[in-house]
Amino acid sequence: MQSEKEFLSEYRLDKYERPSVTADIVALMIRSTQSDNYRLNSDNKLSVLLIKRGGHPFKDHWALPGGFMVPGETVEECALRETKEETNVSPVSIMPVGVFSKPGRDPRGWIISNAFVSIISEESVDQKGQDDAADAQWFDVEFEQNENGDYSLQLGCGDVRLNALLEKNEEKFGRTSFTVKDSGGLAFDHAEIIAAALSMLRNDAKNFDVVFDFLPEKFTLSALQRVQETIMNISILPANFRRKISAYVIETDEYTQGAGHRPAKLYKRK
Amino acid sequence: MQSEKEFLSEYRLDKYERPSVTADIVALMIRSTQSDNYRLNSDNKLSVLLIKRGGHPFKDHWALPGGFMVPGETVEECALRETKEETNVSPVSIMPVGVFSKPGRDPRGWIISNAFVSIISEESVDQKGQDDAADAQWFDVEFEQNENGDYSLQLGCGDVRLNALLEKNEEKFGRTSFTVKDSGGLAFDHAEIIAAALSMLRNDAKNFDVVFDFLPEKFTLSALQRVQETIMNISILPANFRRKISAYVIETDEYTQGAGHRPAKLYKRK
DNA sequence: CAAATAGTGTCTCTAAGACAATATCAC
DNA sequence: GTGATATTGTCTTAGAGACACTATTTG
Repeated sequence: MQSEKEFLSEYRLDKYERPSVTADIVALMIRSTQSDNYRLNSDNKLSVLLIKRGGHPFKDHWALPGGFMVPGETVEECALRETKEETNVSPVSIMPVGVFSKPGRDPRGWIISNAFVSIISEESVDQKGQDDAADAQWFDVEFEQNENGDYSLQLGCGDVRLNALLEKNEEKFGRTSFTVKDSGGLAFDHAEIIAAALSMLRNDAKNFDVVFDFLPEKFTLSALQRVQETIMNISILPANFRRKISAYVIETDEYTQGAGHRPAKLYKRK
Repeated sequence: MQSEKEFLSEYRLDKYERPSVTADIVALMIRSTQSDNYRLNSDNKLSVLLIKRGGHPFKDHWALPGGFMVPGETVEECALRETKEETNVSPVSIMPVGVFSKPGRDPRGWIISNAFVSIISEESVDQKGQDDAADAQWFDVEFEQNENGDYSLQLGCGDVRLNALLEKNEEKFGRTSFTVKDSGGLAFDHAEIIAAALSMLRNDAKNFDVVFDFLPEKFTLSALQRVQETIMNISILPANFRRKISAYVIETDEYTQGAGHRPAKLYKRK
C-alpha cells in the first residue's frame, strides 16, 4: 500500500497533455472630453485599453493586454503583471469575467484564456502617462443591440475604427455570453471577451459597487451619475440619482471651483 | 520577414512551463424529505454531490467531482464529461463560478481549477439511479454566517459530517470569495469552491432564473416557493410569492392529487 | 369535522420616476 | 443678468411585505 508521500514523489503531471493558460484583461476607463462651452460639464466616454500586436499571430491587429501564466502566481496576479508589463497601467482590482477555451481560438495551439475586467480612474492614468507603451491605446467603446437583435461593438481611437458584430447566447446567472459573427479586426476571440465583460459591467453597475472605481477618492455626485449613465447607457434624473446614491456616500466639506456654475460638494465613498 | 504561416509552423508552446487544468463541478439538487404526517407537504434540503476519493492525494476524503481537461474540449465540456464519468449524473446546464489557482492548492503540483455550478432536478436523478457510482453521494448543505462573522459550511450524509469554516473576503460584482479557515475534511480547496458557488446561487436566485432548473417541467407554485426558500434560506409568505412569480409561469389545466389537502394547479415556466 | 395546503383580496410602507422650484457660481 | 449645474421637495405609481379570509381535499 502506497503512502501519500510515496505517491506524490512518483507523481508526474507531465504524463498528460496540458494547455497553455493566459490571463487577458479588459481594462476600462471613463474619459472626459472637454467642451468649448466653459459652462458645460465634461462629456464622458467609456474606453477600453488595447495593444497593437507586434508579433505573430494577428500581427498588427489590436488585442487585449494579457499573457501566459508562469509558475508560482495566481491567474489574477498574472493578469495584473501582464497589464503592467504591456501597457504600464496598474489596475488596483480586477474581477473575473469567464474562461474562454473553445478549441481553435488561438492558432498557436491549445491555449485557454481567463478573462478579467478592471476599472481604472482617469486620474491614475493621467499621472502615470503611457510613454513606454506606444502600442497601448485607449479605444472609445460603444456596445448596443441593433434592429435585428445582434449586438454591435464599436471601438474607436483616432482614425482606427474596429466594428465587431456579435450574437447573444443564453443568459445564465445574470451573465450573458456572445458568439462572434464578425471580429471587426480584433485579434483572437477578444471581441467576445469584451462583449461579455461589458454586459457583466452593465448588469452589476446597478448596485453602485462598480461605479466608484472609475473615480478618484473625492468626487461630485454629478460626476458619479455620469459614470453610471455612461456604463449603463441610460439617462437618470439628477434628483432621483441623488436620493438613491445618498446611502452609499459621505459628504466632505470641500467644493469644486471655477466650473462656470454653482460649485458642487465633494463626496467620498461610504 | 517571417510570415504568419512560417511563424506558426515553428512555434512551440511547450517551450514554457504549463499548468494542468481541471474542471470541478458543484452539482446541486433539492431533495424532498417525506414526513410521517400524511397532510404535510415534503420538506426540502439543498444537497451537493461529492465523491469519496479512491486514490492519493486526499485518499478517502470527500471532494467535488471533476478532472483534468483533455485536448479538443472546452472547460465546460470537461466539467460535464467528468461529472458523468465519476457520478453517472448528467447535468443539463452549468454556469461558471470562478478560477482557483492559488499556488499549493494541489499537492501534486501546478494545477488550476475552473469551477462550475450545476442545478439538477430530483426527478432526473431518481430516474437514472446511481448504481455504478457507489462513492458518489449527495450531502445535505447548510451554509450560514455565525455570530463572529465567519461562515460555516456544513455537509451531512448519513453519519458523515463535514464542517468547514470560512472567512468572507471582498464582494465584487455580486460575487463573494472566501478563504478557508478549516476545510472540515474536504479535499483540496473545495470548501472554498462550494462556498463561492452557494453564495453566487443565493445572489442570483432572486431573478427566478435558477429556481426552475431544480424542478421538473410541471410543478406547483408551492414547490417552486420551497425551492427558492431553500436556496436563499429565507421564508416568504405564499400570497406574496404567488404575486411575484405569476409573471414567470403559465398555468396548465392539471392538478395534483391525493395530497391530504386542497389540490394544487400545475404550472410551467414561461 | 379537523388539519393542512391552495388561493384571493387588500392594507400599508417604501422606493422609483417625474417634475417643479430654488441656489449659486463664472462670465 | 444669463446660462449652466447643484440641490431640495413633492406628487404619483409600482412593488413588496403583512395579514385576513375563503376554498378544497383526505382521513
